[in-house]
Amino acid sequence: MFFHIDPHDGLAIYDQIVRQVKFAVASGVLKTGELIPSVRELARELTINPNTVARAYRQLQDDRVLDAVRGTGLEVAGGACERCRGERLKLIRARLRQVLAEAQQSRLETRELRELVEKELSAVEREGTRI
Amino acid sequence: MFFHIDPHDGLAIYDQIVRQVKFAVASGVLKTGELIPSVRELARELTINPNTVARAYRQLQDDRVLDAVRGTGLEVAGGACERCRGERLKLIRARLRQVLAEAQQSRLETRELRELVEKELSAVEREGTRI
Amino acid sequence: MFFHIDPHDGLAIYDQIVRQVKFAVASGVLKTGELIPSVRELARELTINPNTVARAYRQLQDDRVLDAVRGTGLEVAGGACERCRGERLKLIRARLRQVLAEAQQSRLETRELRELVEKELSAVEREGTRI
Amino acid sequence: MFFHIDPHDGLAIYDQIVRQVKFAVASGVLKTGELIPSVRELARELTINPNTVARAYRQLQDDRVLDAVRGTGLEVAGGACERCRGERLKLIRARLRQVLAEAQQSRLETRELRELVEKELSAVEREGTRI
DNA sequence: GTGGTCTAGACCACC
DNA sequence: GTGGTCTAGACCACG
Repeated sequence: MFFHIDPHDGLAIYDQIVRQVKFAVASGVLKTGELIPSVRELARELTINPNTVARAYRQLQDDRVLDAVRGTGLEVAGGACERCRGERLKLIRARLRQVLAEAQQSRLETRELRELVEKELSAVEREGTRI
Repeated sequence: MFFHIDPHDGLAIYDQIVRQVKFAVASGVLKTGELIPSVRELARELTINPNTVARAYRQLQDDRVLDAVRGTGLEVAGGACERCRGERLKLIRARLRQVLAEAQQSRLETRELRELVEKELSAVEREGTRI
Repeated sequence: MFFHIDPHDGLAIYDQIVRQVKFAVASGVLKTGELIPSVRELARELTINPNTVARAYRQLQDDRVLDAVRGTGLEVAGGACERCRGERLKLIRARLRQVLAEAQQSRLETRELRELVEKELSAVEREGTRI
Repeated sequence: MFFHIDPHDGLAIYDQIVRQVKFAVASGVLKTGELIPSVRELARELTINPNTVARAYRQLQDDRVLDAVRGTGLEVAGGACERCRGERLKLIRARLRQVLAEAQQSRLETRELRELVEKELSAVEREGTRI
């Protein structure tokens, strides 16, 4: 599957799952009506506890990204793509803002900051869709 | 003082203090031998628990950024400026990398990502050292 | 058929079927000796899983509301009407009591509660046996 | 405290807690800024698992009824009273509607239904704030 | 002491 | 098989 968990990310595991599912839906990798991996399957795959996956999935249902189909599984909800696309920028922007604010506050000169960002951006571009 | 705590940053409060002290030392705002605010004073100022400040100060001593002066308080350690200056970029780069990686992984197009970064960078520049 | 399933009722689907069959028997819509829809037929009609229907029918046999007729299907058992009629009020009263108790406990004023009940009762009357 | 859990209510335990907290806030029994019982305390009192209480409290935070105060506990959020007061009627009405609809559908005559409701309402009134 | 997160494993209803 | 709920108990950060 397309998920990747980093226990040292700082973000809670369930939150990483939530974000990645939203991103997958936003980008069209997961489409409305499509079944997502079952709680147990994803837990096995990521070698984390099923409860952690379940918690992420529960929140995704609260956020109207997933719909439960009794006895069958969870599918991407109608209109989820639009909702997630809007949220994607918001989620990323929020984290980006934090980092830039901290950099600014560290009295890193704007010029240095720009250079740093540019370097990392290029690195990321070169690596492509790493995961 | 020049510290600013955001309880919703995601970063632990004590970690925010640690980073900000290091940044202040790196940028020369705090100089070797200079006394930093007492635990109680900073706690009062930031309206957080003294234990939290104490914990941050403890780690800063472990990191050889601060030195205890018996009966007086904590002062910036010798050579701390150089150590912090080296660490500053590392700390910021690490967080920046996470965010950009997530953005990349979310299949945000490189062009969109660049635009977003540019917009936020400009915003930060305009606002200056507001925080 | 006269059944109506609401997956979001809170009540288990099989339980909704059990109750509705009992109600139908109590009201004389289903009479002793009459054949009820087959598991597959009802499952198709309600677009639910045959296992769920089978489970409901199994319980109805346990409750002596239905009788299996080898090679034919399930028919309404003798004396089922009387048994169901007695149970009908009990089933409804139990649920009603729960709701009113919760309303009372929520410190909704008795006057408000009465108004609410009256409004909903009137609404139900107007709509008739719509469902 | 003012909570009462019935394991046979049909509603999940965590949901009973959520509803009762909302009701308490709506009725002014819990006021903005007031600390609610800690997770462990309420769990002990109701002899249920702390995780169950935590889950209820988490949802109440999602619903902006509670606010976390780091290291201190959970307090009633600002504006929660208004939000809960609006929701209270909605929650009760939803359950009431289900029951009345079922009663109606059971072909209970409207007259009988009215009598039943009236009897139960009076009973509830007599008992007063039972819990 | 507080809540937040995670693991482990159970039972249930439904498909 | 599926998700939903609950229990039990661990560790962490914060006050």
